[in-house]
Amino acid sequence: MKEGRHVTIKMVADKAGVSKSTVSRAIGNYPDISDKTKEKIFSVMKELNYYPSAIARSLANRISKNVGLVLPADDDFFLNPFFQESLRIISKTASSRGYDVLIAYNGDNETRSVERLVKANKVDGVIMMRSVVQDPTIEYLRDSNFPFVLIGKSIDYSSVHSVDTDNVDACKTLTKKLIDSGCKKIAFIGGDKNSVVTIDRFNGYVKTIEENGMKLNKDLIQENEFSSMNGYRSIEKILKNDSSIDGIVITDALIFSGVMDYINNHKSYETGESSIKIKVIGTFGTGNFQQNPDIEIINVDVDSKILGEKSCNTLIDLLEGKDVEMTQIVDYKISNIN
Amino acid sequence: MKEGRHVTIKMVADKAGVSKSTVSRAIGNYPDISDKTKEKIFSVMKELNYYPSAIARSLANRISKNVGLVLPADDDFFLNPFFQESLRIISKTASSRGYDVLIAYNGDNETRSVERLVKANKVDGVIMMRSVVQDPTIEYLRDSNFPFVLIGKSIDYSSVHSVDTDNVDACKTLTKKLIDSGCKKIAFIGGDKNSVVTIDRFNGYVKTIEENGMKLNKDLIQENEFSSMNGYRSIEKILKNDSSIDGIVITDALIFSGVMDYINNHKSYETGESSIKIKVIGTFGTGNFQQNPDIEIINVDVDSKILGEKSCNTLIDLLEGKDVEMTQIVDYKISNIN
DNA sequence: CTGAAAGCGCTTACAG
DNA sequence: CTGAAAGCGCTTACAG
Repeated sequence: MKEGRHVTIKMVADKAGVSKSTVSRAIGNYPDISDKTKEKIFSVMKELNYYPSAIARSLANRISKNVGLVLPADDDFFLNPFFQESLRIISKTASSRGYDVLIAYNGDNETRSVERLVKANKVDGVIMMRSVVQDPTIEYLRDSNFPFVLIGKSIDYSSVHSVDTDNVDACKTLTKKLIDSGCKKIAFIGGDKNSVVTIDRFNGYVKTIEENGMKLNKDLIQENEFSSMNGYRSIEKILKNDSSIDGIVITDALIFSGVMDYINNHKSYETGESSIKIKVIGTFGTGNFQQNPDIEIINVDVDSKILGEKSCNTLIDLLEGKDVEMTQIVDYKISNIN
Repeated sequence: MKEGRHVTIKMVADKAGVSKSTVSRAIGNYPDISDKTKEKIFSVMKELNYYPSAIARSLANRISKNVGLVLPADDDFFLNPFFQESLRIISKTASSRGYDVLIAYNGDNETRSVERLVKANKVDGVIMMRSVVQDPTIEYLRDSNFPFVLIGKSIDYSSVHSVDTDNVDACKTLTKKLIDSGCKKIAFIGGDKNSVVTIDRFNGYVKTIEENGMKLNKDLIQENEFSSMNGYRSIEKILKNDSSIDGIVITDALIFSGVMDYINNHKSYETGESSIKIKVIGTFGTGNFQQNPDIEIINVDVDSKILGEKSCNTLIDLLEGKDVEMTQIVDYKISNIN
């Protein structure tokens, strides 16, 4: 299938009249080589269209120049703009530093896919996107002392390299904004309640509600999964419990989109009237620019690009033996959308 | 960083009292091994927690057990649900057949990222998602005789393995449905006009319009990029040219979402009235379930899962020397959404 | 049914 | 500044 014959370092060496060692050193850009032979070698490499085999190199060096990207197994995750932006930037960053990205999944309570990659030496390190409480993959990686960095926070383990937004603080600030805007009854709709992100944001919400002398009401709180369907159903339930809410805090772009769908669909098209009294929605990411002139939208932008870029650079720094901080916090931005 | 010492085939052999060859054969599940030694070897492997090095294996076999997934470089692509679903299923399929997925990009007129993967022997074959006219990556892959399969159609080259929906036919059927629903003036909003998908769908639209004695009107046609912003702006432009259109054909979920945003935002919230007279929208994927009681939505479902799965299986079949068809067409489904 | 040996294509002490 | 040799961890004819 492939070209008849792969050109190897030996062929380059022969043609250039030097040894394999010398060619290897030329490629590796070692200092102690005469410019003359170096030039000769490079010209032969070009002529022969030579490319070192990454595989052979890996075996000799015991490094693969691959990083594994571990994705959550739930389908919804892939619909999240956060994932998309991160994947792209991680891939770019890795590539700029000479690494490639290999995909792996983090199934429910199963680490096999990651374990296979690690044990088979297919990756040098791993980036994990989103973790749950007592994440088995984290436990496995930590126990086998394998280099990895987590996008997000590890609740259970302290000695984990991580890049995260301060989600508790972000959600406190966000909730406070709703209160400052005059909201008296603020609902909360979150994703998977085992997800660390959801937990942090929920805590921020709770603290702010309590600190401001409002009472926490279970009927106004929904936590399910990271999907627009969840948003749609959650807001429906909440409104059934109490139609007088005037604000909502939402933890995720997909959920937000489901909530907006619900609201837009439940306005009378005849009269333009709506029984929905929501004045302000605070959310983490909107996904697209759905609007509604009656509702103020406050968005927390967690900067998935910086998170992705930092996680990747941190991992590679780690692999290259550089000093890295254990925990890095990336700023968030809050802004009004309409 | 890693565990003190990696366990190798040699250590297993020694402990089991056999040679490396025999261990290798046991792993490879060769027939000619006595059950006794096989058992012995497996128990030692378990005991030592041995895992063969994929790297060493690759070097010996000259295969990497990796497939490259080549993604378009434009950011918008990543927001497309089609991409997300495909990535997931491709990854699953590859994994079930013992392969891993490596990400690569197909930059504007540049094949470097793919070329590097191929030349460095990091992948055995490549899956390309979406191609443009005279795609340089396709040319490179074909010229170097490297195994690959294209999701989509190759306009320029016939001897390319591909898995595709019949987009011309699908868009003909779709457009005809709008006509049957009574539409008299049907606009068209498409993505990048160099993209083969867009071209095919546009052709389907054009043919149907002409076959039904309607006249093609440039003012009603917009082709730009695969983004919701494009949808928003395109519908705005078209309506400015002619506010009497009563149907639209849209080639992409993101574009659709932008169009719906526009329509929902340009209805008077006071009176519920709208100057927009669109009765039916035909689209390829909706992304989410945005609705509008005034508008009938007809969706073509291109089944990205089957496309992803087939492309991956075809590639691996190819790598394993099985017979595969050059072109495979996957059925689409048309259904009314509301 | 099993082992010794050569080979996959690199890198890297070691010696000069 | 350069080369010969050993090694990375496997596989696979070849011989028995």
